[in-house]
Amino acid sequence: MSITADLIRGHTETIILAQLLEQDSYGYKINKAIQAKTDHKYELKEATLYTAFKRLEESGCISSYWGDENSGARRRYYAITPHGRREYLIRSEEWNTAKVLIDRLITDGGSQI
Amino acid sequence: MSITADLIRGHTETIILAQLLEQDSYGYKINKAIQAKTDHKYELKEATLYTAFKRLEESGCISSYWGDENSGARRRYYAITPHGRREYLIRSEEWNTAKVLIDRLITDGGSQI
DNA sequence: AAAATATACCTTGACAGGCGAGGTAACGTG
DNA sequence: CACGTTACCTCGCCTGTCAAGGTATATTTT
Repeated sequence: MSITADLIRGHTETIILAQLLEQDSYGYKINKAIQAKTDHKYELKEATLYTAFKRLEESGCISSYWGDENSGARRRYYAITPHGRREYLIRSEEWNTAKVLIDRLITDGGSQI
Repeated sequence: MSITADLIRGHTETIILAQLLEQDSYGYKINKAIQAKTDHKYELKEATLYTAFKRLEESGCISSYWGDENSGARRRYYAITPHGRREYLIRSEEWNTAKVLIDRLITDGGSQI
């Protein structure tokens, strides 16, 4: 089962930031990493990915630079900024809060089927 | 900390269905129940609530009828249909799947701060 | 008696994020 | 040389959220 867009909505940027905590990376690779981590149950669509990069860079959460590949397609690498790290912490806490609340709202009903 | 709209997006209908599993209810009360269950960290905005009811009724997940109050404001009660119960099961499973995946994507990075 | 608050419903229009569809370009393989 | 893979990007639509506004009745406060 793959997960639908609206379930992931709002998490895209946090997921990207989490990826960049590990190391600088570029769009294509980040997307492959996400697919691998989720056993291909979820993938960021390219349009979603690149618009998210744009927002994150505009808000100062990430910075970018061109890689110096001497073969193959050019790559734009992204790095997380100190501001981005703070944002990541905030958003991952928000996720943990939301997760518990949504669980309570959805699953409590489920006990009564 | 209250949770933002985009984190809840896509869960609204599932949350409403979960509420209606317990018993028939009406908009105002459902909203109050949600606030109570989340210690007022989350509330459905009225516009969101009523558009969700509309979608759920159009898709056959719920049905509605007017209550026969002899005092106070009129109430439109909603009941979950068999189709709605099936939808609830599907969506709550989707939530459980998504929850694990999002956790993996967001929190794995967090271990490396 | 008037004003304020709570209960209870509903619609309109704007906004933002996701993404389908389309485009560009370099490289490797058959 | 065609095709698949890597790799980037943009435009415009769609959909769910919600601020703002509206209606109506009952209770509580001033």
